[in-house]
Amino acid sequence: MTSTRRPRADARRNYERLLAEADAAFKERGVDSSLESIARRAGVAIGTLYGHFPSRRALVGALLRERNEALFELGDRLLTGSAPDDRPLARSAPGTPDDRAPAGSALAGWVRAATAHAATYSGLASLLTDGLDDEASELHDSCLRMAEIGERLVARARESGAVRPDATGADVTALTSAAAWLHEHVSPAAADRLITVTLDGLAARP
Amino acid sequence: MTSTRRPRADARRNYERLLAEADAAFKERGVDSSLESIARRAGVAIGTLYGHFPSRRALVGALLRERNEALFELGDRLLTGSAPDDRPLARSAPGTPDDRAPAGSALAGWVRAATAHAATYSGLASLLTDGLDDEASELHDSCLRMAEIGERLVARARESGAVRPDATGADVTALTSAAAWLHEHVSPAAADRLITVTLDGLAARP
DNA sequence: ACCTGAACACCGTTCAAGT
DNA sequence: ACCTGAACACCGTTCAAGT
Repeated sequence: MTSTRRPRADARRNYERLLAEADAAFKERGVDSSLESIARRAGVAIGTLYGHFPSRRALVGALLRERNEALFELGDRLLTGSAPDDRPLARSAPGTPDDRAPAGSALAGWVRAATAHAATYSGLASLLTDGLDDEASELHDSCLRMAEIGERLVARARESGAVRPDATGADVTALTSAAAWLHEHVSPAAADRLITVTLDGLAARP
Repeated sequence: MTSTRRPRADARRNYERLLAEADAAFKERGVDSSLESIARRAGVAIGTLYGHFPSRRALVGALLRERNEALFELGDRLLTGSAPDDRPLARSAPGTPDDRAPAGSALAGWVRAATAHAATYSGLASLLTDGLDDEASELHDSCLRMAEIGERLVARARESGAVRPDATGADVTALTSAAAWLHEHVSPAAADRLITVTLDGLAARP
């Protein structure tokens, strides 16, 4: 039975200000920005930040909550069928009646969306990758969920013959995080290119 | 005319001890290990460390010098011809007289060697990636050299038809650093798998 | 010519004291 | 119920003073 009394007004305001300043700082200087400077910019003492967010990951997790919802909804949509067919994974031979295309482009769409998500802040790719293995991480649940969606999408693509038979969920997770890292440390274009080429390598051979 | 007087004996000893302790620390805790703890373990004051190595990158650069030589020699060997043909990039159709294979497996060998090099210490991939763009970095020259070798090897592979016509040096650099990052943050197996799949995506279609 | 370590500026994290 | 900020431990980097 969690107590659900509404928080004190000043507490709520501090919470919001901290989130806003953290978002700005993370966007500018990455997810390793100094927590002290965030508290300073939010106009609260450092202890107040720790009162609301017991760890850096908790702060990141709170900031990603809404984005996560949107991402998972996209994942569900891709899984339940109606895939937008931009950027198809396997270019189907012209004239071939092909039901591999939808599963392929659903997977491709997911990889691009998940990569964009993991590249929201610089440094986030590492945090999410670690969060997948670390049950104590506040990001663990969302990482698991992402991995699960990826796994189901490759499974579908595999069964429909869109990707090679040995393609695995780990391939999708690895590609996603590697591309997010490239997005941060090299360029968005480099990330996009890796995705294109690697998905091509994952595609089933005729 | 750089003065080449032999250094004082204690200076030389401190230099060597710092290198040894830095190597150990970087191996254990990555390239962001505290410099103060390295100096402490080497039994010298922090100023002595800075006297020998004006920056963290200088320290890393000194540690990588020998490894770099070996890597560049391999690059030259791969460029001048005699490629070992383990792990061929493009599995040539059996019975096909094929001169694409050597250029392809030379490229593959390079990507694997360069990745192993960039994964020597955890955190090194970022340092090297930044070093390529930053002329002030002590790692800049070696990064340039690596990029150059990669570029020449894809060019050869491209011309011999082993890889697709739009394959570029940037593809090789990106794959190398992304794989090195995976090696650190996920697993060596994940890095290897990305390399295999991506090289497959880069291979020319029949 | 080289080494020392204090000095300065900064940070993560906790917690007793306040309101 | 929440906030404050001092306290502690740690770090990067510089530089005057020593030998």
